[in-house]
Amino acid sequence: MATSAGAAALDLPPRPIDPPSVVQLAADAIRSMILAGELRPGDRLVEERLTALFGISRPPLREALRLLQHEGLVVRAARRGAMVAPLSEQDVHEIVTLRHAYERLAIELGVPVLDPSRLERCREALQSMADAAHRDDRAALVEASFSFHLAVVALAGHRRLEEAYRSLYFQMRLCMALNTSIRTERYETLQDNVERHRRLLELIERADQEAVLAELQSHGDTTFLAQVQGQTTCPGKVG
Amino acid sequence: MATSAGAAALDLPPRPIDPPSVVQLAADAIRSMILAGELRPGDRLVEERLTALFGISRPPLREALRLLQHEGLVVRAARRGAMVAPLSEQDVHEIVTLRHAYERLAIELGVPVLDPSRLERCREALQSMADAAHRDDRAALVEASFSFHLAVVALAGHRRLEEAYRSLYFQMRLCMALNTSIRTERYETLQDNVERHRRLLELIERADQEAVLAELQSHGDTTFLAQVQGQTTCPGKVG
DNA sequence: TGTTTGAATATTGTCTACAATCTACCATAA
DNA sequence: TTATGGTAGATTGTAGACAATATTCAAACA
Repeated sequence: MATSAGAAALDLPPRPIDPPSVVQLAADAIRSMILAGELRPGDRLVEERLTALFGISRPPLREALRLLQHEGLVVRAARRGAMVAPLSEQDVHEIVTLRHAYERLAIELGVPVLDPSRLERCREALQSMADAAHRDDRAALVEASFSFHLAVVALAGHRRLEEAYRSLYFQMRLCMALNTSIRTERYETLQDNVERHRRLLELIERADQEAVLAELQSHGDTTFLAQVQGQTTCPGKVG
Repeated sequence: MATSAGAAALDLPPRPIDPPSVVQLAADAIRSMILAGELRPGDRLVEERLTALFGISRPPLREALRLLQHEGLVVRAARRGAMVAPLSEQDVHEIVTLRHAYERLAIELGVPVLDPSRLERCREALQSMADAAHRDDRAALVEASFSFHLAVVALAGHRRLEEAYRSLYFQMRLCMALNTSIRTERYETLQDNVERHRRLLELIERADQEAVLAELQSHGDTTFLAQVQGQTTCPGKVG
């Protein structure tokens, strides 16, 4: 491994090697299973079974479960084990309202944009979205939309906000993962979805904070709330 | 332990016994040490030393450190250990802006108050504050003020918001724990502090959301921001 | 038939021990 | 003097084992 002195001698930027821990890998694997619908809200997450599945020991698996608990994807009860977090209407309400508060704060602090590299990151994410829509690849569009929203929140340069938003977004994706029935109804084309996000980015580029906030107000919530029909699932909005 | 059937036979409400885990106790102990100033930002938290100090094994101690990491009081780097979270101006800025966003959301969702028991909880906390001020007990006032603010946020009946606010509040208390120098300057008397909170509660009771938001806007932030002077510490505002 | 008790099984919580990695220090070579 | 290599000690990461607790089921009792 090159030391920083070595990197300076080579005139290269540091490129730290950062092998993921078993804890991180296990958490990532479980999160993927949850978001892919392999594990559903209420499903038990039995430590012994997961350790057998992943071929790891229990202490790091327990740490992974705590990570996921912190992200809101898993609930644990002392001495009774863990399960995938259930989703009630109240949960959906909380997720949506909190998401809105985070986005609002991000725009209040981040628009006008102080650092052009942050804006560039939004543009790259939008381009990824456009590419995915062009390929008619919905899954890639979901991923790129996630990146776009993270990049918008990152405009504020507020690490705590970004971390909180990221955890919350996983919970939103869990809502979306449950909507296989509604998923088949297309509320908008992939292209329209991209254009909606492009409009948001244009307002950000214009540094029109009020307009951005207004656009975010209608970006999902109003249409979302109209779709809350006593279901415990979250209707599909890609972004 | 009485089962729920047993409780029904005795006509008593359930009274679950819930022994704290070693993980919880260790996290509580470390948090207390941090908030009491025994551990300062940047101090290393060496697992082997903490296990010796507490007389517990390392895996649950590691789980405790992860809990504290999620609360923002501790930072960990893979394979390099943990330390008490450093506090820069940026950290202070993040804590304050995020706190404001949480409080704002709580008031937007929680005022007018839908559940009178939530309001009663605010009143009890304010009474505890008044009692503490009467006894000239600043430490108790800090605790009661914490309870008051949690109770205000709890008006919204939004569990995610409460949990997020609680973690953030520990970080604010870490800021305050550093202000021993400024602590000796009394920006207001304890009585004035209580009155300030009483005024906030009165506005809440009047269900005047706009007024509450305006009062919160001036509750700490404006005076706080005037005190940011290139210090990496957070000036003292009890509440 | 409904309730209680006891035993077996499943699972969680924590401990001990080993492996891997990092840091500090010293000796040697350029 | 600076850079490199090697070693020892400190610390973190994880595996495996034991203890404690919860759940389930069957038998006994009212």
